[in-house]
Amino acid sequence: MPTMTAERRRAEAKREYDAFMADCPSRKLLDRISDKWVALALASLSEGPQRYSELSRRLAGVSQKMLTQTLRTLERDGLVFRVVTPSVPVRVDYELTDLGHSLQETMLVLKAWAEEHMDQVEAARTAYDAAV
Amino acid sequence: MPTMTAERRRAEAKREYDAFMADCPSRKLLDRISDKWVALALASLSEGPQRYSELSRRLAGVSQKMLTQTLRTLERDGLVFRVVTPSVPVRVDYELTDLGHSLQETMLVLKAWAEEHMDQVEAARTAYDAAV
DNA sequence: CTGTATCCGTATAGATACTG
DNA sequence: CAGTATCTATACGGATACAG
Repeated sequence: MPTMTAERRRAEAKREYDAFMADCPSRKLLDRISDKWVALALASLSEGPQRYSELSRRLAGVSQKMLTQTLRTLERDGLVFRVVTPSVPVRVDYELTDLGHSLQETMLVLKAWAEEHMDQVEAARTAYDAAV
Repeated sequence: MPTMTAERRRAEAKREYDAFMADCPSRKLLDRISDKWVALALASLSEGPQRYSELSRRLAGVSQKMLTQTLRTLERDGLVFRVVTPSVPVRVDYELTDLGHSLQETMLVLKAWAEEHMDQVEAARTAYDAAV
């Protein structure tokens, strides 16, 4: 079914997958994408293809291990392309796939939400802590 | 500025907060909300107020510890109300605040994304693993 | 430049037992 | 019913060293 509409796919998914269920594969997938580095990596790559070193700078404070691990998982899950240019030194670019692009928008919203509501959350915390 | 528009608030946030920065408070907030249980709790509560036991059943597989911890954090961050009815036995209902409601929509999208793209992700994994 | 490999402390999550 | 308290395992993340 190559021309299945998004609506129809949602209907299919509704019957097959449910992240509320403990053993549903989508539960694990939700767990994977619910990750700070995944959100930031996709948000960064939404601006276009980027080199490993660019991502490393952009995602301030990320360790090599976590960046590589995150990118590998995203690549394996089909969210990013990994383009290796065999120069010396080697150059590696990362780019969103169509699948990655479909998630990137939500990640941008998530990141923006955190930035936009930071003040409200801090106010709520202050109020909560004062009440205790 | 009680009537600040969403657009203006975004502009303010853009100047003040940036989750790409390691030390920005919004980075920690992004980390907090990038959580499986947070996503599922908000998704469940989007359908209306729910009791602790209802949430416990809905979020299949969640431990008491994680559910309570998640709900406490959400309450402290101003995303949910906790309504205690001092009956015997006690009854506790959880309900989204306006702030929680503003995030719940994104969480529903995130959960739906996982369910809708599960097949594509699995196909990508199979292809990736076959190539290695 | 873009990784891999290893060590290690901590935080997290689950299981279990107990309580108002 | 809705928690709290405690224990434990392990997975996660960071630091460091090294390599193609």
